[in-house]
Amino acid sequence: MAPLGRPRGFDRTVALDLALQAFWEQGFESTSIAELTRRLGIGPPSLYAAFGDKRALFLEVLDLYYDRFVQFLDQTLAVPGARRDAIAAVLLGIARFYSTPGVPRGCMVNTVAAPTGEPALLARLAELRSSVQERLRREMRAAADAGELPRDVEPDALAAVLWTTVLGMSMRSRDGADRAELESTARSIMTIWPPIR
Amino acid sequence: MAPLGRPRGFDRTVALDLALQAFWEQGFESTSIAELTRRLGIGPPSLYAAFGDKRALFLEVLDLYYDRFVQFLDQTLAVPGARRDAIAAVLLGIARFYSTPGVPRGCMVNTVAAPTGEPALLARLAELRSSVQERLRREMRAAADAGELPRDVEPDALAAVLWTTVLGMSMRSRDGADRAELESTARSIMTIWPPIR
DNA sequence: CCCTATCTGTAATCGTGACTACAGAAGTAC
DNA sequence: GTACTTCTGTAGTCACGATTACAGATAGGG
Repeated sequence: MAPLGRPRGFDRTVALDLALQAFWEQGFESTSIAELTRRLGIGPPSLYAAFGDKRALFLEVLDLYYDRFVQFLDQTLAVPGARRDAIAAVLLGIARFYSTPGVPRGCMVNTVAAPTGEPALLARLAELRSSVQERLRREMRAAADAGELPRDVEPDALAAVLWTTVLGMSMRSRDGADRAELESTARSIMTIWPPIR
Repeated sequence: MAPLGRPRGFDRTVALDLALQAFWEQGFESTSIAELTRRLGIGPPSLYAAFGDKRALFLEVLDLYYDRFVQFLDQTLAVPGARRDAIAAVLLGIARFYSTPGVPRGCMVNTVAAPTGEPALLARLAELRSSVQERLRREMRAAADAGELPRDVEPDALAAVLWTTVLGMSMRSRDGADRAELESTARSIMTIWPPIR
C-alpha cells in the first residue's frame, strides 16, 4: 500500500544517518543546508519535506545519536558480575568509542553547539547530558546500597567524577588523544573505586 | 606626546575586556559585530581601526584570557611545599574559577568555537590547550623525578587524568554545576595521587 | 586660524545561508 | 488515459552579519 503520489527518491533512514555524520563533524551552525543537501544527495525541498527545517532535522539526529548511546550503556551495564566491572567497561567503551577511526572525534552532545544560539537546541542538549549524568548517579547509589562501594566513597561524588571523566575524554579526543591515552585515563579513574576485598 | 590626529574616544584595554566577556559568554560565531559595538559602546569603524577584524580581536582576547590563566597557574604552583598540595590547589582554584558568580561558566578556551570553522582560531585554541596539558605533564614528571609520586602512578597518565578533569569540570560548570560539586570532584580526583608517607 | 592626520557615526555594500515558489516528474485510483 | 497527490530540480527571495565609504569631528603643528 504505497502512499499516494510520487514516492520519495531516497532512503530517509540513510539520509538521517548522513545528516548525523555531518552535524557530528561540523556542529550545528557550521553545517549549512547546502552542505547537507550535497551529502544527502537531495535538493533542499526534499530535505524540508522529509525533516522539517534545520532545527527539526538536528533534533531528530540528536535522538538517533542518543538512542544509540543509551543502547550501548544498557548493554554494557547489563553484563552480569560486579557493578564495578560494568562501570569500568563503560568508561573503556567510551574511550574506544571516542577514538574509533572513521567516526568523528568526541561526543556529539558535548561539542556541536555554540555556547549561545538556538535555545531549544541548547536545552535539549543539556537535557540529554543531564539524563546520562542522572543515570550514573542512580547506578552509583545502587552500588552503594549493595555495599559495593568502599565506605569512604560517596556515590554522588563518584558519579560526578565518572561524568567529569566522560566529558573530559570527549574533549581530549577532539584534540587528538589516541585510544591508548584515553584507555589509560579510564583505568586510572577506576582506581578511585578500588575493588572491595 | 599624544599621537597626531583625533584621539581615540574609548579605552582600548577596557574595550578588550568587554570583548573578552562577550566572546566568553556567547562564543566566537554567535557574537556579532553589532553585539560587540553595542557592548563596547563604539561604532564598527572604531572597532576595526583598533583591533583589525573580528578574528584578530578574538585572537587578542584569547591571549588576554590565556595570560591570566597562566598567571594563576604560575602563582599557585609557585607556593612552597609539597607539589601534591600545589596541584590540589590548582584543581580547587579551577573549580572555584569555573563557578565564580558574575563570570561566564566554564573555560573560554574549551567552549567558544564550533567544531568546524575558522581554522586559524581552532588551531590557536588547540595550541593553548596543548600548552597547558604539556605544562601539567612537565609538573608530573618533575614530581616523579623528585620521588613525590607513588611507584604505581605514571606521571604522564596522572597528568592526563588531571587535564581530563579540568576539561570535564569546565563542561559541567557550563551545565550549571555549583561550586561545591566541582570542589568535591577536584578532591576526589586527588585521591588518585595519595600523599607519600 | 589653517593644514594634516586620525577618529567617529551613519549608511551603504556584499556575501552567505535558510527557506520557498514554481514547473515538471512519477506514482496511485478510477 | 485522466485526475489527483506527492516528490524533485532550479532558481529565486529574504534576512542577517561582516566589512567599508564617506562626511563630519577633534586633536597637534605651524
